[in-house]
Amino acid sequence: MSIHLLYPDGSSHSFEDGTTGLEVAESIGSRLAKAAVAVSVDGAEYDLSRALPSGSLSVITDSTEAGRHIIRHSAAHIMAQAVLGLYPGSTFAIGPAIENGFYYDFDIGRGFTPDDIEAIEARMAEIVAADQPFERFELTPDEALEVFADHKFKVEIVKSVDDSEVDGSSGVISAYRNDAFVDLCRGPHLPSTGRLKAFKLTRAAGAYWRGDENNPQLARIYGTAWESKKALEEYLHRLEEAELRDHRKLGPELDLFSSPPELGSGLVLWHPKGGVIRKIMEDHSRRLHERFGFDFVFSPHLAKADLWETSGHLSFYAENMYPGIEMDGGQEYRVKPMSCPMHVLIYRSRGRSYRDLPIRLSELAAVYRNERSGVIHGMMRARGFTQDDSHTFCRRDQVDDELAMHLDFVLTWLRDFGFTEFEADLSTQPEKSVGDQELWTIAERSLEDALKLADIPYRIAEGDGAFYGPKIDVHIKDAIGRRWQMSTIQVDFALPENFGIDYVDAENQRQRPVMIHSAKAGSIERFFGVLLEHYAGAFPMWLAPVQAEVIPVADRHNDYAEAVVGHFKSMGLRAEADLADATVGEKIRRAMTSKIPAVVVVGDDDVANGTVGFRMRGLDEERGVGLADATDRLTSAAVLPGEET
RNA sequence: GCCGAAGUAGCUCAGGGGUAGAGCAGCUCACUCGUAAUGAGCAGGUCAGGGGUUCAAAUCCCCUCUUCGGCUCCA
Repeated sequence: MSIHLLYPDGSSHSFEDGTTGLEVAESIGSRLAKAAVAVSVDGAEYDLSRALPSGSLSVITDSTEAGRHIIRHSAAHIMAQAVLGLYPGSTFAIGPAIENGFYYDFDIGRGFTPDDIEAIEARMAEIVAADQPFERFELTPDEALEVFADHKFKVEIVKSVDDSEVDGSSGVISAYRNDAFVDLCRGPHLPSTGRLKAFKLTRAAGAYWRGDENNPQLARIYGTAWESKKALEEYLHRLEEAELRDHRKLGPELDLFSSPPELGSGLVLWHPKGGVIRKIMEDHSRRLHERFGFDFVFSPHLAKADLWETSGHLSFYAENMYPGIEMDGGQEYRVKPMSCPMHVLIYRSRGRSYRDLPIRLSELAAVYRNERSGVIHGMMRARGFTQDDSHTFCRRDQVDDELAMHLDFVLTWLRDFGFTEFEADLSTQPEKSVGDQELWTIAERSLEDALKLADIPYRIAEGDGAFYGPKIDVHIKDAIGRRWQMSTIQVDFALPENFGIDYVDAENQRQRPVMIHSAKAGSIERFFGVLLEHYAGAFPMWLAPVQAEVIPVADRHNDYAEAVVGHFKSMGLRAEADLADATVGEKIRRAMTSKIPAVVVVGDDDVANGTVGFRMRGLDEERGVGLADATDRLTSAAVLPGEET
């Protein structure tokens, strides 16, 4: 008996039956065997110590995402082993590898303190030093129930595995043992605990069993693990970098916005410099909306509760809405969390003909949502924010073109702000939904066609759509590789129905229009927060609140500096002079740390010759640049996206 | 909301039952300077708020508020 393995290079190799992954890796090369943490055959992962079946082989090494996943999973086991050993009577729930790390949920009858974390880390180091082998074995569900009889969460897990069979191994549950510690696990694992080279526990937190608030709360410990000390340090360094970009830190530092406690949680104040950027963003939004054929509307912050009843918001969204306000002797009003019902009322304000469609209504609307106190996060998750909300009403035969146009619009918007990498989710019909089947089919196909046309990567989130229609969510990748959900395009079959809106077709028949919700930025506040982090505060010229700082070398150059500023301003640039009593070095430093893109220094030579010292972000300093030349360079660097000639 | 951590000057932080500290920022004065911090002086605080213990609380205890991290990622 022998097995046949197909290598990634296309070559085929035979081994004796019972050959393990490690032996195969060693036969290929000792460096590979050293870096290997597991192997996969036909996509199924195997421990290095397991006998392999025939199939197409790849060796999983420690510095790949798959390899790190295994390292982290093993780290989670070692942490659980440490915790169970340190706290008698404690029990454990689940402990998966996650992006950049791992966690494990425990019940030790209390939360973990920083001292606990330190003790656990120390115990883990001992377990790693002992280099205990991870040993895989299989159990029947009944055996597993017996082994884990004292651990109620594991019992629940065993029972759920029994019900809904995973990975086809019918009725068999795998587990791993190292020393006296045993845990359920699909695997694979590192060959032994000694292979865990670099780990760090990062924080303790509470988490509900199965993520449900109604379940008991467990104590979770997060950690991170890497293939080497160096990789761990690089990761910790990246975390620090991300912290430096935090918009909640940069915003107040650069005097863009603040969120003082006196104002209220989840609410923000835009300062003048942030206000400039916001105005530019909104101007750009309006410019693009006009170009893509939208009309602007405005609606109030409040409406009768009845309106939200009709729209369905009070049945489906009431939790996120502020409580009612009583007016006019008992009449209840609600603050708006969205603008759609109001835009529907505008549509319904007169009879509509098929010739009128599509009608595209757009608004930059202040909306208020009652986010739970724990989820508020600076500008990214606020209770009061500005939604760039639009609603398109169209005929069924227009859905295709409209969706393609909306996606084109969204991508244009995102590209204009400097984002280049996109990923989309197409969320399709859930089990419970409204609207007729034909419409769902048309809309889902149209959305997918639009994605193909736009040529951006997407995945289909089967059944993840809203009950009222399918949608596309567009995610961007920022400068340090983080994914953010930004824009959304949603088809809505429910609202036109709820409000009974219609139009008259060519045969004089009343027809129901299809409605498309879309948000390009989503929330202006959130979009701004993402931009701020993406650029780490160093906005490109067209967005920078101050585009050029003019610095006089000495007091006698102040008048000339102001004249230069006046000239820049007359050419539409945002410039200011720094006339403070400080040295040139100090003023330049101030301009740099304020992330002003252009620094213009003027001294005796410049006054005499009508020139400036000129330096733009990322470029070398130049002396004696003519004022007209400097102005040209600035204005061409500051040109708005889409306005380049 | 729940679990954990934190709250001292505008910012970053030290102090830890006995008169409230530093650096930066600010103000004043001197310096007038050519590409990332000139020097000196001054001012700045109900130590988040409230209650308690104590001769004495920023410090110890309790409550509240706010901020931060986490609460989908299925053995």
